[in-house]
Order: sequence, then C-alpha cells, then structure tokens
Amino acid sequence: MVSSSPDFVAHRAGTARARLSPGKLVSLATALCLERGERMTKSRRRVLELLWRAKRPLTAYELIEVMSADTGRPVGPPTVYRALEFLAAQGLISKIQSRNAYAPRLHPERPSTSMFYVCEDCGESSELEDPYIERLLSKNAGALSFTMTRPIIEIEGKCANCIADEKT
Amino acid sequence: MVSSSPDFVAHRAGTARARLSPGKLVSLATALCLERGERMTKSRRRVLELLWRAKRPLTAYELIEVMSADTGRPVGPPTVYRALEFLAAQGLISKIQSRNAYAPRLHPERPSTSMFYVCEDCGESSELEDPYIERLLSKNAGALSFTMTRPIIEIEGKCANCIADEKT
DNA sequence: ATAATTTTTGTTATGTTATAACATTTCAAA
DNA sequence: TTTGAAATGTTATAACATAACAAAAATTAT
Repeated sequence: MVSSSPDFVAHRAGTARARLSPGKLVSLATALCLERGERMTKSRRRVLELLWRAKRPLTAYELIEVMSADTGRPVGPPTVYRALEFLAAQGLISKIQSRNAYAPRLHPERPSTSMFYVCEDCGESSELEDPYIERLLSKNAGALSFTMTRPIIEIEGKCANCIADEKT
Repeated sequence: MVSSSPDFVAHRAGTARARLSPGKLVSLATALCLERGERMTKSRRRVLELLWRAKRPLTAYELIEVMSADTGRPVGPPTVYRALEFLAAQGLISKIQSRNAYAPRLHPERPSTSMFYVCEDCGESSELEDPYIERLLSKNAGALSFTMTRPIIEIEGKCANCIADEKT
C-alpha cells in the first residue's frame, strides 16, 4: 500500500449527497446515531470526517497517521479499527475489500446497498446504489437456498480521468 | 482467522462442473494452460487441487500448512502466493476478498465473472455466473464514465444448512 | 549435447492489516 | 454521587502479503 498522505477533496459521486459539507455530513450522522441510541464520539466523528474529506478511500493506517499527527500523540490501531467497526455497523461507511480501505456512504440514512466503482490507477471510488441489481442478486440467492444479508459489490476499472491521462 | 484444518469435500455449486473429479479438473486446467503457453507446475497444480477438494475457500496460510505437511518441509508464503497469483491470472481461481481466502472457479474456460455466495456461518461458498448482472454493472459504469475491468461480487448470507441448524 | 537465457522456486526478511486482552476513563442513569 | 455500562488507551501479537536475491529447472539457441 502506497503511503502518501491523503489529499482533502470531496469524493466523486453519482448523487447530490456528495456535495454535503463535512460539517453537514457529520451532523446528519450524529442525528442518525441519536435516533438509534448510539453515540457519535470524538474519534468516531473524526474518522468519519477524515473519510468524507478524503479524495479516495483511506486505509486504517492512513487514518492512524493523520490522527496521530492531529493529536501529537500516537493513536493505536484499536482506536481506529473500533471507530471503523462502529461506523460500518451504522451504515455510515463501507469497507472497500479489494483495497483494505474505507469509504463514507453517501446516503447512510438509506438501507440500500452501496456499489463502489474503484479506479485501479488512482484509487478514487464512486458510489452507486442500484436496488434492481440488489433484487436480482437476492433472487439468485434464493435459487441456491441462500439467504442474502450483505452483498459486496466492487467494480474495478479505470475512471475517466485516468483514461484521459493514458491517452496523452 | 480460525485455523482448523480443512475437510476435503466438493464445493457446493450451481452447475454440473462442480462434479468434476479433482483429476479431471486438473487436466482441464493443464490443457487450458498449454493452449495459452503457460506452465502448470507442481506447486500450481497442488494449490489448485487443494482448493478444488476443499469444502470452502482456503486461506493462503491454510494452504501453506497443508503443503508443508505434504512435503515434510516448510513451504514459504511466497511459494503459495505465487501459485495463487498465477492461478488467478489464468482465471482458475478467485480471491474471496471478504475472507482473504481463495476458491476455484467452476468454469475457468469462460471469460465471464464469477459471483460468490458465501455463508457467514460455515464459510462455504457457491459460485454463480450471471452475464445479465454483469452487463448492468458495466452499463452503470458507463454512466460514471468508468471503464469496468473486473467486477467483484460477493454475497454474504447464510446457506441452507446453517439456516436449518439455527432452527433446531 | 551443451551453453545461454528465461522461468520458476527457495529462502530470509520484512511490510501491512487486524485483533486479543486487560487497564483506565468517560458518561449517563439511578 | 455512586454505580454500572460503554468507550478508549495500551501493549502485545496474530493474520495476511510482498520484496529481494540466490538457486534450480525448463526452454531455446548453438
């Protein structure tokens, strides 16, 4: 994993939600937690905000680096992994399995599954929801007498920018 | 990761190919490699066979253990990872990202993408192909000006056996 | 056949990702 | 304001994966 420090630009996205400011997003997330009787603590908030501001999904250790720099003291892996686990359980983020990295979900208030289009060159990811595909997958599961609980859909490929760059 | 030793029973599958004997499968794989000017060497063959015989996807370190026991001498991680890399490049296996484990592909001769239904209780996986879903994903990619090269589709849930067990 | 070249494997070391276990602190309810 | 539950800090280690280079095996050219 390359260890350059993350730049802070909004995620690319297929929906309006992508344009929420970090503050707004954190407010929304906090409200969701409140509704659910969960606590949006300092490190959880910080992790969510860092993921939201990042240009691409970040690894746990990238978060650890930034948060350690933040506080001037070393932050242990469990701190970050616990925050990630919590945020994922609340549907606020998803793990990008193919990169061992974590991305914020654009519509945490929705139960529907996020699909991620991940550029194999630059690592940027775009999130999309497609309930129709989700239903098809669930239907296929049925044919196997399998009960679907959590689809993981990650599309590797190249983003428009990287394709353009290749041609120059 | 639990480290119990793998049992050797055929993968569950949605197609006839699942019933190929390990010998037949290895022959087919060898033939494919030959066509392509690639070599099916001893450790590659052994890894493929172990994955084919296993009841569920195996981790690299499970393979290392078995192969070390096989030969009476320690097998290093690079040996296994290199074989896995080769087999994946030939379309003979897929990595199950959500479990850091590896499964054989039922139809290595086909270019189409495999989807894996993975039981979160017992770890068994069933493979399915669905060109229609693949086309939908590719179409969505287009809407993002994204060129799809490799979809990763893993469905977590519960297999029929584990659901039945729960009810007893 | 044998030298030269390429591919594969062996070996050692290390890098990266993630969790276990237990002490301490924080927070909210009683 | 105690008390109990949840969250965090800290240390250690487990689990997953690759880099770098030496040795061996297979392939090709001579």
